[in-house]
Amino acid sequence: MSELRNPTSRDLRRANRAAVFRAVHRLGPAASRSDVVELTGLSAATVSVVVGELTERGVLVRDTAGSGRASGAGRPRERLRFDRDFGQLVGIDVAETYVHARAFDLSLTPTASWSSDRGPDSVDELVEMCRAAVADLRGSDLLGVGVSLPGLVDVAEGRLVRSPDGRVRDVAVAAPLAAGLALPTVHVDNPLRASVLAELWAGAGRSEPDLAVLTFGTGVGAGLSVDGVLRRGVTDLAGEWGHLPLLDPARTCRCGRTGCLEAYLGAPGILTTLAERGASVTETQTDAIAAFAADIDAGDPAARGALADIAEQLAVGLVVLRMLLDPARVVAAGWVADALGDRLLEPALDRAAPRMLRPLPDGWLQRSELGDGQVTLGAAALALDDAVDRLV
Amino acid sequence: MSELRNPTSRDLRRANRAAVFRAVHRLGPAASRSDVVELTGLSAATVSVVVGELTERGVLVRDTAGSGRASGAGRPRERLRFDRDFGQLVGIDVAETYVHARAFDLSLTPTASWSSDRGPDSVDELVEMCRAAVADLRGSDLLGVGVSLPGLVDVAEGRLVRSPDGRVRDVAVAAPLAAGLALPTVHVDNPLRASVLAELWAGAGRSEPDLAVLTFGTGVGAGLSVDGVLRRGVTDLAGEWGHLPLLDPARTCRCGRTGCLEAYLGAPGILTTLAERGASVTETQTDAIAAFAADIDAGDPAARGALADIAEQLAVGLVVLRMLLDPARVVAAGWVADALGDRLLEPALDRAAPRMLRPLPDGWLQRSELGDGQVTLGAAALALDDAVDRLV
DNA sequence: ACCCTTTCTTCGAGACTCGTAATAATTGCC
DNA sequence: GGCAATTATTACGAGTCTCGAAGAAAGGGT
Repeated sequence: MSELRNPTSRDLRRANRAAVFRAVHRLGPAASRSDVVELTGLSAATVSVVVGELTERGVLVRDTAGSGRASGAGRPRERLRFDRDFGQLVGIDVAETYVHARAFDLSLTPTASWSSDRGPDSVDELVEMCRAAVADLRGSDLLGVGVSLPGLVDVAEGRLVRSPDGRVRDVAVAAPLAAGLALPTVHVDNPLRASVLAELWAGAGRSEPDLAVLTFGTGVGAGLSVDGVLRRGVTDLAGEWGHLPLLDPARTCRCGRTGCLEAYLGAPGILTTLAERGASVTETQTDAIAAFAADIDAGDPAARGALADIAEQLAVGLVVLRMLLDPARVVAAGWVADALGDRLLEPALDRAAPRMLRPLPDGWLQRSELGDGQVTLGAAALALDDAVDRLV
Repeated sequence: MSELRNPTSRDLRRANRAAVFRAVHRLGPAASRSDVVELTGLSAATVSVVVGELTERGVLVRDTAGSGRASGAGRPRERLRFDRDFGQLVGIDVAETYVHARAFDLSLTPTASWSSDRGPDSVDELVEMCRAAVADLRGSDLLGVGVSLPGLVDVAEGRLVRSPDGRVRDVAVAAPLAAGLALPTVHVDNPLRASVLAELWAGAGRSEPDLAVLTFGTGVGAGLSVDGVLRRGVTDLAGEWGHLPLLDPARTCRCGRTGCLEAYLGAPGILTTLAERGASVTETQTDAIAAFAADIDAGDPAARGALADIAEQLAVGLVVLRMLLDPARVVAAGWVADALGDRLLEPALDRAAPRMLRPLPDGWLQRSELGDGQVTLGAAALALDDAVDRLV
């Protein structure tokens, strides 16, 4: 019982081109036709033709140089890689306190960066900053621009439905951005979804296409991939894990509601818990979280107590996530997850595991390997998904 | 970023055959080729060929009789329907206190029924009952048998992982059933998943393939369909909505954990709440729930108070469901939902709606139209999904 | 040098969908 | 009752596509 589609044989070729594209992407710069044959299951003949088309168009280049992993004898494999100069994608990570932009080639390797240490206060300013970023980064052909905005984003309409604090509501962003950048479309979404795309193209999703990505930062949320496809839900609300009302309603979230996970697991929530436990809290959020990590390692009792609270809160969130969705893997991303790491994840998992109805698969919960540039990479991937369909 | 597949043009035909099959199913007995063309988007030529194949094989018959909805003039449309005698599917709904079995033709129209007013106490007895049911129902060719078992079912392994009360653990069922029925395979799953398939083939899923089906009975749970595909999760745990630990941990669930939705929304939980509110509770569960509905209508204060509690509890479950998954539609099924109906759903929705970050689409939460036979129909659909691939 | 192994390309066969033209089956009008 | 108009269905030719098998390419080993 799947979709009612209408595929002609030309669409079949399209699908196979896309499959080859993704295979080369996943195999990395050492990819050869033989590897692609193995990974896609297509015949050597078809792969040969499709690769020929892609090189023809300049998407791929054939590297006669060092053979891949030819098994000793025989004709060496020709290496395939994306042409660095075919064009570039720009991903822009807009936050409340900064804007980071990055240009990538088709292999999603970063080629240049741009940043501002403050966020935009209005849509006009947003457009202006994005224009400055793209102007600065622009090198070869611009294939597409993706922008990640914090908050709830209506992708189809290209609108920011509400900012994380609820102060900005329902403003159009995709259209002004497209106009400002003189592009036919600009892809807009939020960091949760960008992070999933980043994992799918360049992280854990390369080996496991069914996953949830939890982002821990000032805000908290989840991005969901089902069989390699990003799911946004029918009203772009899927993954608002951070605002599930699972915890003690005594604490109010910045979204205005009570008991949200984010009110406890977001950086401000963590600092509140620390203060309640009597730990000292330094001024900036990032320093305070780093100090928290150090205090845990040093065995500070207040920090350890707070950690226990927070691990318990995260455990509840993990139980709900697993028992409703049961993803194959969960990836923890975001700067708070990077800073606290297994100090937080391990105890949370230990608490969560016995409360689920079945044992957890090994390696179910992992930290993201992508680090800082995850959201810019994912934002670029927003545009890539589209570019693959369009140009390849 | 979707799947890496390997479709040859023969697979394309397979896909189109399946699309035509589903289209005829969805259009019902008044289907004509033109309707199929419209629904699938395939060309008239292709539909003609595929329908020709299906009639050739005896799956479809062409009814020259009463034209469909020819718009006045012109050659009348030839009606297409499934051949009632092509073969039958048997769906078996095994519960703790009864076993219902039903035979269906390819259009999922019931052709015969069988039932027992007690449930099996062992796997041997289960096999024996299923054998008796199938022997009784067997008419034309048997295309497949699907069995719904309460509890947590590992579909790939064909095992019952645990019964709802946790007393039975990890027993093989699919293999003994297949052996007992002398069939190559028997499809096993739980009522939550069966209910989703029932909605997809014969209920709300015909117009909206992205939905969650909430089943309210002695147990409580959800079944999830994403774009028309039943999702079970990687360890068959997806949809265990009834055991989300969202509510007051003071009450213990029969699964042994505390605060589960099921402990409040399952029939025994509802009766507990009624008793706590000082309402009188009659002996059998079904009578008590019916009496509850009557008391609500009569304006009984204890019943109204209990209803408010229960609506609040359901509201929490609805908020979590929407904000994590955001399905296009939610269908309420099961005998408790049938008995209480909008008395419960409306106030729950009223409480839930303002707590979600975005307004709800119209008609988001609806009662199932399928009634009693939903699980047997869904169990048969478990086998149908497979039969379409295999035989058509 | 020559053979062997492995990789890649070419070519013919078979399958499929589609658009268009032809055929079939009615209704409405004269 | 007969004929034109209308709609549904089928037949046919063109264009694609994938695949297997056979052939060409590119080194390594002896």
